[in-house]
Amino acid sequence: MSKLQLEQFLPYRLNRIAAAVSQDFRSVYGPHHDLTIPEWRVLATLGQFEAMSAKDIGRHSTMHKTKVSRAVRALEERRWLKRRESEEDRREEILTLTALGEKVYRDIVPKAVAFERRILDELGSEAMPLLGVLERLEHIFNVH
Amino acid sequence: MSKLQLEQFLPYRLNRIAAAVSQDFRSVYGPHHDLTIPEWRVLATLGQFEAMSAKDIGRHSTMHKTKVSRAVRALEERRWLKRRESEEDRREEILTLTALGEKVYRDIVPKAVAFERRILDELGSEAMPLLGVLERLEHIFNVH
DNA sequence: AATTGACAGTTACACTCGTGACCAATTGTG
DNA sequence: CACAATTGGTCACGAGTGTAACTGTCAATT
Repeated sequence: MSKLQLEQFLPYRLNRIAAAVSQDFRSVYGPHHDLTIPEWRVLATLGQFEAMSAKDIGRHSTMHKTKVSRAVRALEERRWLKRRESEEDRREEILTLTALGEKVYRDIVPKAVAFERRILDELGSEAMPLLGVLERLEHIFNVH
Repeated sequence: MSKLQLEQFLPYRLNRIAAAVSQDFRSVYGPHHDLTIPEWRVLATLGQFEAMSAKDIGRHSTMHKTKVSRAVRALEERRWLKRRESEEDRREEILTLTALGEKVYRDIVPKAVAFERRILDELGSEAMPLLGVLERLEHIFNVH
């Protein structure tokens, strides 16, 4: 009878690794600023692009619009971002980080970079192949 | 000001890819048998090991015990597995697939293998590096 | 100018998940 | 042998999520 070794199965391994990495990364920003992953993604996207609509944040960080909506509200309540009605389209709101939000962003980014750096260093010569294969996988599953 | 490109950030990319792969894999077993991921993992583990306790299923497939408990009940209600009280320890239950459950398992496994094969084929010469680097990552984050 | 359809964002609902409490059974310690 | 600590499994609860419905706005067609 043909069997399957779950622990060798690609989708399973990818999921488990991604979960472990995310969990570990949480220890980077968790202790200092209590953030969920959706909140972190919104913060990171706004830190990167300065001003953006919720719609565009969702597209760029691949999150459902309700997820974005909730994360935005949570960050707004913490005074980490503010909304401004768009001039040319009053349906959408332009979101930007507040001074406080930017402060948090500037605090987290170096830690995030260091976290990533540490992983790639531990991988050593396999770091490059990893980045290449991730790109290939993103292309195969058109995650872009 | 130092910024971070979220779309290039390792934890983010891993999560997105893992989600996309899982989503795609769902189309393998989804249409024929309506299964959640936890249910699939329980099914796969029991198919692989014949008889096992819920505890051991959780350890082998890295799932929280309540998640296992719920998946087991769902599969039991579908008559895909059955429970049997353990002789030597009456706290635990030995779980095994029913004939029906094994039939489903034998139906899904070849499709799962083909799914994985297709990905690795598309990766071509980068398939081997991927498998190597996954092992390294599992080791680094002691996912084992 | 009015109506229709599309669209940005929010909310209600059902469902899933992990935490912590719990029960019954087992193991360890005095 | 008794009693405390541990363990396998379930359940109640709160938090997070996607679907679908909804509000307000814009664009197209008439």
